[in-house]
Amino acid sequence: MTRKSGVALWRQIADQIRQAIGAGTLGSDGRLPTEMALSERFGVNRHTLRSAIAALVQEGVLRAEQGRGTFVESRQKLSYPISARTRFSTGLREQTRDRRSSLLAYALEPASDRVAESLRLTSGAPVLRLETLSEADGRPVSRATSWFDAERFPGFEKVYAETGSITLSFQHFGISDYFRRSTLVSARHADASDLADLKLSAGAIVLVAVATNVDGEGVPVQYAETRFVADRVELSVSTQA
Amino acid sequence: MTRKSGVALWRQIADQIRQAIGAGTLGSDGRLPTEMALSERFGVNRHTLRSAIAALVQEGVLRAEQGRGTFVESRQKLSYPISARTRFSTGLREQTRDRRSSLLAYALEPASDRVAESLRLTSGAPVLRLETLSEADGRPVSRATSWFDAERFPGFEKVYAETGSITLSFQHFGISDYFRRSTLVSARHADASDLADLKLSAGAIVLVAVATNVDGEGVPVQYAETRFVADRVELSVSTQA
DNA sequence: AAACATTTGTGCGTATGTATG
DNA sequence: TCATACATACGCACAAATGTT
Repeated sequence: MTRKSGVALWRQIADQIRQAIGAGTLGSDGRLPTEMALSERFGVNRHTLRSAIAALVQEGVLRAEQGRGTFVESRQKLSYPISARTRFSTGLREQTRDRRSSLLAYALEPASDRVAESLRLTSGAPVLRLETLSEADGRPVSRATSWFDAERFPGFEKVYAETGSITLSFQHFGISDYFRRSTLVSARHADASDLADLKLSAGAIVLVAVATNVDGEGVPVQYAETRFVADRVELSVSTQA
Repeated sequence: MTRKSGVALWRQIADQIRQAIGAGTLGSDGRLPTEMALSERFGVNRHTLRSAIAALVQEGVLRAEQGRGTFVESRQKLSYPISARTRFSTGLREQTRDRRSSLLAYALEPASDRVAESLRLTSGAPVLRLETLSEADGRPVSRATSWFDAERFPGFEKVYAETGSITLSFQHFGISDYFRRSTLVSARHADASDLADLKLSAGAIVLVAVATNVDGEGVPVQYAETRFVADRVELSVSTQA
């Protein structure tokens, strides 16, 4: 392996490994040879090989575990529907056996400008913040931060903790149906907090969906920012008229 | 700067730099001190500092330019609407002065299974592939690959090259209106090709939107995969009933 | 339980390449 | 041409996690 045409060695090696994995000539058993073995095979320093591996880990092609080895990531994505009737739990039900939501934390706090505007409250009004985690097949899928009008939904966190469902919780407060008004979708690297909660390795990507839900009268009832593990999830936007 | 609690030095430094930038105590002029200066300041080897910077470049917080220096990325995003009436050019017009689309390449080819299914053609049927690039204010924003039924739209590439607009091109073929049926949104690291076209640095994130557009009768007319620069774009999904 | 081998992760020193101004 | 600054690559050493003996 030599340097050529201004393309860094580690890049060339990353490309080769990616291709070899695709072709099944490497890691077909789900496991990559050790760094030592690979660096000898490519005739480069272990650091150089590690740069290549790091890039592939970044891409989500590989997963490295200290003390165990480097493994090929299998990825088939969960399709997450986004429509006026989006219900965070439905839709995914057919794609995975074990889906569960849990309440990580909650807090009563004064509404920030952003939250207040979205919920049509006055800035500083009491709002309930819920920090929730969703898992599918035992692995984290999404991490959401939601805000609710604390005066309109007193004890929402208790109802949610019992039901484990936003939809059911709303029903408890007499809201039989609600709609998603808008969703802003972006993508970024997971921050430290998300890395921990979603059990991701540094550099992982999250799909961020910021949404406002409204009741039948069009009054905002929930403002939420959900971070999805990009490697595991795709958002399906239905815009059928 | 010393090692503590199992958190790697370069991670601690990355966190400090990120925080300092946020607080305005570092790079407030848009420019970071040199690697040498920073490594001395943190009392670590330049390699260690470079690891921290590399991580922040990955995150899109910094941008390193060989021979010039390391700079703070300013990021305010363009909001890109996705609805049944999504028109790739409209909507963005108010957010940026100079918006332009260009045709990078086109080719006549047999439809792959995926393309054929989306366009409701038989596999292997002749389709036209367009590779286009969109720029705003002189910087690349998105890179799209579109497929069209070559028999229904002969010479589509010429019309597009002239008009620079998919909407106008469809009108030329008698399609006065068309709708977006579905959009699949995901996020991943930009591949080599996208890195080049979108002028990104390695590790950058792209928002991927895979969409099918249909004419008034519901017949698919365009199947497209668009890669947006995640640092510059957010997708706005309107699901108002 | 303890010692050991294996494997990935971190850190430093050094040298050279490449791009900018 | 030259200095500066980021990029790549190698060698060495040790840390940390894991699994086995």
